[in-house]
Amino acid sequence: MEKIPIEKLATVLKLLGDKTRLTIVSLLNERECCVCEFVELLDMSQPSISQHVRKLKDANIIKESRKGQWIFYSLNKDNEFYPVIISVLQHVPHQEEKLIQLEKLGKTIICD
Amino acid sequence: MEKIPIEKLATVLKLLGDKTRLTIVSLLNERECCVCEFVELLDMSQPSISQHVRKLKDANIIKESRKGQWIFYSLNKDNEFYPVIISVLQHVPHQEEKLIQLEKLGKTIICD
DNA sequence: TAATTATATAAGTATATGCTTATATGTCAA
DNA sequence: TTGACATATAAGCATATACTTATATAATTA
Repeated sequence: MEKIPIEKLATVLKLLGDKTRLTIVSLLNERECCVCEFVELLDMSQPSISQHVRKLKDANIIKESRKGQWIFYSLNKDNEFYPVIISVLQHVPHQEEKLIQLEKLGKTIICD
Repeated sequence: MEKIPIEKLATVLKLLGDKTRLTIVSLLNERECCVCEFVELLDMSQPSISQHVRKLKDANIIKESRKGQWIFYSLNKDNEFYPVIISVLQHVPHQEEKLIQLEKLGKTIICD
C-alpha cells in the first residue's frame, strides 16, 4: 500500500471535504461527465461548478478531455491519490440512480 | 459495508482535511494520548490543539477520558465514521516513531 | 488553603472559502 | 461571419477557519 505524507493527504481530504466536490468525484467514479451534467445534477450555478471542478483538476484528481463543445471530466487513475479516493468512495452510496434520472430527462450528453 | 450519506461524509472529510487533526487522529490510531502530548508532538500552542481536539470530539470521532489531571483521548470505535477513518488512515505512514521519540524524551504521560 | 499543572473557553484577527454577477473564451452550426 | 451554446475566469462579498492572547476551570500537591 502506497503511503502518502500526512500533509499531502490532508490537502486531498480537504478537497473531498465539500459536498459538491465529493459528489462530483463520486459521480465520476460511475462514468465521465461534462460540466453541464454537474450543473443539472447538483442544481448549482455553472461558475460555481466550474470553480469546484478546477480545484479538483488543479490537484490532478480529475482530468479533462474536450469533445467538441463539451469538456468531459473523469477520475485521473494515474494520480497518486487515486487509491485513497477509491477508499473513501467505498463508503458512499452509489450515484447511478442520479445518472439514470438524468438520462430519463434526456439531459445526458452523448457525442460519439 | 455501511454507506454514509455524502453530506455527512463530506463533513468528516473536512475535519480530517487539516494537517493537525489528521495527525491527531493518526496518532490516536496507535494509542490514546493526552493533550500535552499533542502539544509536544505537533509543536503547537495548547489552545490551538485544544480547539482542534474539540472539533473532533464534537463530531464524535474521538472520545475523552479523564485520568486525574490529564484528559486522554482515543478514537471512538463505536462511531459510524470509524470505518471511513480507518480506510483513510491506511494510506498514512505509521506514527509510532514520533511516539517512541516522545518516550525517549521522557515526555510520555503515564498514570496507571 | 495556596500554588502548580493540565485543559478549556472566549474574544479578536487575518486569511481562506464558496458563492454571486459579469464577462471572456472556445466551438459549432446556420 | 454571426448567433447560440458550453465553459472558464475575474471581481466582489459574506461566512468559515485557524490561529493568537487572555482568562477560566479542574485536579494535584505542598
